[in-house]
Amino acid sequence: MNEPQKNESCRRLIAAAAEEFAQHGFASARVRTIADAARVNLAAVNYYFGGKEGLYRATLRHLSGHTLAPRPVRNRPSPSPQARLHRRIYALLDQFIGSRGPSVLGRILAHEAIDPTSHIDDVVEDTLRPELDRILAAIRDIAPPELSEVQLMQAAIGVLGQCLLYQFAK
Amino acid sequence: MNEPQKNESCRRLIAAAAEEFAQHGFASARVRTIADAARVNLAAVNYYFGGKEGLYRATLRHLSGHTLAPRPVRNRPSPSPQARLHRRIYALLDQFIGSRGPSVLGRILAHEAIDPTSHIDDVVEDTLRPELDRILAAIRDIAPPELSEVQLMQAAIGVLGQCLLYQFAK
DNA sequence: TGCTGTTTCAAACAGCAGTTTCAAACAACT
DNA sequence: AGTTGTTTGAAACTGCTGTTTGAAACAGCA
Repeated sequence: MNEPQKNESCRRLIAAAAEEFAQHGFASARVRTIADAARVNLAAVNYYFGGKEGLYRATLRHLSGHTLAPRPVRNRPSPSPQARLHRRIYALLDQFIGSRGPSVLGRILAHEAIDPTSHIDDVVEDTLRPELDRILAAIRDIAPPELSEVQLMQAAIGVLGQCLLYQFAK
Repeated sequence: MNEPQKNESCRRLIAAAAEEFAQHGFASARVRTIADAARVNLAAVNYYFGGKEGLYRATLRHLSGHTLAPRPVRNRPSPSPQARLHRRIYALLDQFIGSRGPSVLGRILAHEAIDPTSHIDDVVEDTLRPELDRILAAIRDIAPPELSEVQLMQAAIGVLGQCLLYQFAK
């Protein structure tokens, strides 16, 4: 069970898994379908990710890392805190209701939302939590310093929640 | 394979099925769970409904029939066409975003919306089509007579579509 | 070349879920 | 009571799905 992301098979596996999970959700996704679409042997998903659930986690981690993470902006100096927060919110909205339809990550979250029997705790821990932390950091920079930690957190949750709401209004 | 709705077992089966299908959708719903919740033997679902799919259809038919169908209003004379249309729309909205959370039917439709691999055609045929016809009838009464059939249909679809949209904005 | 660790492959395995089966219980009617 | 048709019950069956396994192919290296 190697660390993922290194191998070519892992890459194709995660790519195929993202689409399958987005279409059917965790429970109804078929491992064989994913392996076939990735043109990779069935046993590879167990070899690299330890099972269906491991592949799910890795896919989620990959998606949230590569579609929401703030890209390092080249030769532009550190933007203002307001601009950073604005950029975060815009990235979130684009992610959920982007012009080319709801994103893969958004579709997976939709499944988790209406049938929470799956590993929803892990999902939010792996995908929403980092995003929440980034929003929190952005807010902390522009908020008046007398705000308490819980007040900051409430504000961050509010921002994230409103973005999520747009996902389902779509 | 008797006609449903007559027996007590059928009633309990449909009631339990509605909740299970609303929670997990067709694919992830377990027939054994439904039978247990209904305190009915497993074989009964096949005996009465011919299988899981038959139970699904019957449940949908029951739900759409008993939650959307226009109740006969006692001792109030036939209301104006506008009032009828208004009543229809109000019933739809209440059905989807009622004050006590989204209805069972609404939750099932949500599953069908994000994972249409199931029998979505049958679903719309059994549940949305009758509703569409009722809206169509209501519109026909208040529309100017020079409108064509397709124009009427477009108007009806527009009304139904907007109501459905609210379901997902929730 | 021979050795070693890694990756791929096809086949087998184990468990689950929908369905079938067949016998027993029951109800209604003669 | 006896017969007939209907309903219930427990167990077996079948196919699908995630997982395991052991061997083969491969790569890197001495």
